[in-house]
Amino acid sequence: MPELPEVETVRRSLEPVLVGRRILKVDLARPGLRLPFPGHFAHRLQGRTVTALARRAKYLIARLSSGESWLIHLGMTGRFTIIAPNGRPHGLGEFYYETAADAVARGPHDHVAIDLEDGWRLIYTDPRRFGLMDLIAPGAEASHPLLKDLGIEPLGNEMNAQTLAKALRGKKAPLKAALLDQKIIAGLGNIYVCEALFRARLSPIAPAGSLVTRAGGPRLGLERLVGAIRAVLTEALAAGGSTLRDYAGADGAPGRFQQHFDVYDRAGEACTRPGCGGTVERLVQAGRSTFWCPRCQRRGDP
DNA sequence: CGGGACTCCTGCCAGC
DNA sequence: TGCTGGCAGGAGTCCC
Repeated sequence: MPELPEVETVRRSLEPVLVGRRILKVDLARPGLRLPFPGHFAHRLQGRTVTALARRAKYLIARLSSGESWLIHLGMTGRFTIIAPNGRPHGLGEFYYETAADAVARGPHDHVAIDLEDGWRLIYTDPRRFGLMDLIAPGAEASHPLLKDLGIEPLGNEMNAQTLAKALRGKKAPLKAALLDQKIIAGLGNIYVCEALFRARLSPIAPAGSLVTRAGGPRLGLERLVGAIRAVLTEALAAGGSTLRDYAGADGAPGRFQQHFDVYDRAGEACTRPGCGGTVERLVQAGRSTFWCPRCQRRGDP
């Protein structure tokens, strides 16, 4: 599920439940996820109140009354389920649990259960366990190894053609790979990179540096790319993200943006660009699928 | 150093 | 029907 729009959707779902509430009990079903849980993890969460729930790139950061920050990454398959005090899942759509009693009988991939004040409960589920959780000492967020090298926040003020030109200048890596690199832009994943490249009519195999002029400024294609990234993320966010194989929001409501994909997972289908007449193709780059229309996605300026 | 391959893990689905 | 291989929204680590 989770690229930036999905993580932000989860953040918005969790925020009203989590923020301002005390964590009463944390139950871990295993020693860790992709990384081991930090020492005394449950103990350091219990009794603390969540004062804010922020997002940086694809990370959720829950700030705690102890001054520590609870860092969460959903990996490929991580998700939260919110269980309301009456035992029923909160929100709309389909749910993993029907009652609080079911929630106690946890599934094999429910790794963390969090009991909050007022009878609210969160379950973290992650079949592939590519997610992670950590605790960050007070004041140490900026120097955390997983956060310190993150690049531009793609919906933030820094996201402009000038800044990106500086980051891409001289890069020989394919544009697709550069946009997936979280040290350059932090928050894009495979879906939204494919969709943004399509909208900007840029080739995923062009060298990233080819979008930068000799003098170091952005070519027109890079200007288009900045707009395309902002637009596709904004639209995806408004649709509650994309849901492919599981549930999107922690309130159980699936995202709807997958209905608007132009290229992702559409290999063999007709290009949606009016008058193009091309066909969407699948290509493997660095072990990951790229979906694109070779007919209308070309390198260059304009 | 930059860039690509490999790795972690489980589930699902197309194809035989 | 049942097995197998390939593929999946991520990203750190290794090696050239």
